[in-house]
Amino acid sequence: LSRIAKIDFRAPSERVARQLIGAMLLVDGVGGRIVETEAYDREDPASHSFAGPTVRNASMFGPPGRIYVYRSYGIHWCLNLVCREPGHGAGVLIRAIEPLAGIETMRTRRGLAGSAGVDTRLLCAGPGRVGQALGLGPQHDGLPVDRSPFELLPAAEPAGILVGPRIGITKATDQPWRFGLAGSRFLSRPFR
DNA sequence: CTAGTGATCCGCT
DNA sequence: GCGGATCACTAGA
Repeated sequence: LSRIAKIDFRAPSERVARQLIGAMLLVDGVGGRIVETEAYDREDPASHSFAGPTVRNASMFGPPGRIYVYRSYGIHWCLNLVCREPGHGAGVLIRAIEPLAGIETMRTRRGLAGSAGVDTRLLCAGPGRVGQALGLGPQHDGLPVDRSPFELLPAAEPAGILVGPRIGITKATDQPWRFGLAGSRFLSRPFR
């Protein structure tokens, strides 16, 4: 039996973002394998923490290993895991998950009930879809990821991790801080 | 395949 | 007022 190291959320977000690829993430037993992440950091113009602590991003400046949930475009709830030491302001955005547990629940939440048998590819392909499928909302902001309703099971480092520029941002677009599981068909978008 | 658009909220300037 | 760490849908090449 190989023992799998626990993820150290005090590490830089770029490293945590890599370690999270392949890890199993469940919320109330619903979720799957993380296949796509993005790292954000304090001195990073694309990060919510760039301008310093506010009411909205308070969780990003809290203890590592906790959840930061934010509203995107007034519509979606997006999931981050806080990194570095308390007060630093770093995090990892979960961009896509391979659905493995509670697939019918995810279908219902995504408005795809009754389409059993239909491809699961789009259930969690994108940060907004992840939030919707996992039933995330402001009630989860600030909660520790190692306690109910969350379960995070680290994986051995996958054979191939894809790297590329982050998606949907206008600043620091040259930073290669997007990571993906090589060969996965559950990515939000392909890597070049 | 790419490009455009509407939905809908709230933090920040 | 502006503009997002987005998505779904449409039109057209």
